[in-house]
Amino acid sequence: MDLRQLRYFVAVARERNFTRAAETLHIAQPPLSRQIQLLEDELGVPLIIRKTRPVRLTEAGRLFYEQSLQVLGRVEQMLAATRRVGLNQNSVLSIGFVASTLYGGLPSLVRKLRQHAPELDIQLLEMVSVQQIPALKEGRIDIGFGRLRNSDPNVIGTVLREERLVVAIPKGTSLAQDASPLGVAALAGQKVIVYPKEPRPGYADHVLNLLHSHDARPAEVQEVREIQTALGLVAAEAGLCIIPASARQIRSDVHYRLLDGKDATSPVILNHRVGDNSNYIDLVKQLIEEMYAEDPPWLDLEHNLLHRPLLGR
Amino acid sequence: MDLRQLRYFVAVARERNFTRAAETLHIAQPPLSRQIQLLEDELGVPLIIRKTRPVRLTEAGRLFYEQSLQVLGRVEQMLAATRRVGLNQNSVLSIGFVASTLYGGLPSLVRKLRQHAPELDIQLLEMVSVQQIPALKEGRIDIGFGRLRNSDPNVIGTVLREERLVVAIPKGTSLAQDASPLGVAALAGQKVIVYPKEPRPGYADHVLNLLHSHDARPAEVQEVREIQTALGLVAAEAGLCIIPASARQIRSDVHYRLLDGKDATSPVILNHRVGDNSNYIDLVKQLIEEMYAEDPPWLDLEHNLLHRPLLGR
DNA sequence: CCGATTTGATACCATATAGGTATCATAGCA
DNA sequence: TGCTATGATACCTATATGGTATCAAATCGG
Repeated sequence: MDLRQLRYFVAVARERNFTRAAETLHIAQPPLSRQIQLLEDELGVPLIIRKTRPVRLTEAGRLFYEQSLQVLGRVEQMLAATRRVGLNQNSVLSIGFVASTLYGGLPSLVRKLRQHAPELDIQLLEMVSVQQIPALKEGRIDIGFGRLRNSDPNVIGTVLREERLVVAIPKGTSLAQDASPLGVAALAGQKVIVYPKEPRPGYADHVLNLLHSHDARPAEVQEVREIQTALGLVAAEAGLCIIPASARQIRSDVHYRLLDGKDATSPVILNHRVGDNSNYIDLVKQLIEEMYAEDPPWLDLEHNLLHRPLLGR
Repeated sequence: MDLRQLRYFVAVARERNFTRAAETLHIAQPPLSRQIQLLEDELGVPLIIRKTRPVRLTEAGRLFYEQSLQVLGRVEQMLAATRRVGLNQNSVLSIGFVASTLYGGLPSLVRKLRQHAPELDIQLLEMVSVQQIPALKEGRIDIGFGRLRNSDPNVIGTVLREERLVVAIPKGTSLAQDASPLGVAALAGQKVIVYPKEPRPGYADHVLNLLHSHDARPAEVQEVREIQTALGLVAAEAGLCIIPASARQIRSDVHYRLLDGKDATSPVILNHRVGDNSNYIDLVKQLIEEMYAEDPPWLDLEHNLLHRPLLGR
């Protein structure tokens, strides 16, 4: 598979006519026909119905057309971004983060970073905690915000805070009658939805361990890919779901109750490479301290346990 | 630019060694060196520092590596999805939607659709209202959920509901003292944030027109790319923002007040091609009716004006 | 319904480009 | 300062891409 073939296919799909597509591509028509044939052979699937004029796309062809446009657009963006960074000698700071930090301090940290270092190209990559460690070691990210403690000697993890957990409960069920904190044991026998399904180990296992250590055996465990889906299922009364307190913002159509217990928490951890002397790492730490000192709304004491000094400085 | 070059570069970036990378690619080392050189020439930017052993990536190279992995992954997904659709003879229903419908009925509609038509491959594409019309005509989507009325004779638009608008106000400012509905005129002289910046015309213009028609001239208008950013700026006290009522769910750290006035609404419109006889269009309409009849929480009368019968049947 | 026209497929050739082999240049290390 | 590992260069071969000529079939006008 070749980007050229994607470009050719897109031209044909757009024009619905091989001859005209060949003209816009500045090649002759027969090579174009052949490239499309090669593409179809490789896919093992016909993309174009040639028995009618104008030619039409098959179902698979429509899908492939749509996806091709997106891939080609993505490639263009990539070239432009790389040129910009290479020519302007900008620096790039890649930040990996778990989705839930979007509801905590990440947006305001990024805002602060852009203000303090406008020359910096900040790249944000969503990835779960266990993906962050290899990503750091391979240099794909410089900083990770995760939720699992790691034991890799090449990566330093600093717990920024311990966030308390809440249970999301469908409105109208008996557990939702009350707003008071709930013991973990009270979840025994309930249908529980956990996320993310993969990769493992992940936050789902953290939650399942918590339940297990409190002898709260769920009636049923459903695994879903992401928190949005999980909360959607809660709203659809498919079960309960345990989420970090800050993620309550995602949906207001379910009921939330704090979980009791000192271990009913999930840490937010700052990860970076051992021996990374980049100034930007220090800037990030400084801005995090600053941000925490400002007492943002998502950092209320009811939902967070803090260890000061934050970064051991 | 060629996918082969991306694969080659990824191998080198991973191995940090041309010779070993060439082995994993099952080619000799010199051609690999040359392909990387060609890639760098085309970009006009060096990607690899060869003066050290092992070789290292430049800043631009790190960015390009990360992006290449994503693009290659995307391509794999695309091939798999196309093969699946082509071989299983599955049908594809492409749905274009404006982001705000994610906070309304779209998730539950999609859930219902998957239940009622499990053989269907549902593709969801976020796009603003004006992009939906050409996308429908070109067959890139079959159904669009938008917020702007269109006048194209080839596309039928049905207003599902008129959603009332709310103002997002930074907590702690004087306007946020009260929770009662607000007249549009009261927004005169305020800093206003609108989205999306492009493409135009879009929802931003709908909002600006509303302000203009009420003689509510803002002190300052800031345009941002998406609603998340807009509400983030509101939270950072950068100004006010007018959003459809259902999007209140996005953030709970800002204050919301309903906008008064019969024209302070934004429609949710179902678009599809004239003469599209697909059964799935009818199924979608039927499921929408069903969903609206269930009185979902986002469809409260306080925030929505309904025209029954919904789909003129 | 049939010939004219449009348009895609096939056959075959020319050429560009990728890959291989031999060899050279240089970084890193003892 | 040699020795080894490793990347670059030069040059050749093989493959694949594009072009030209021509055939075949879908569509359309009368």
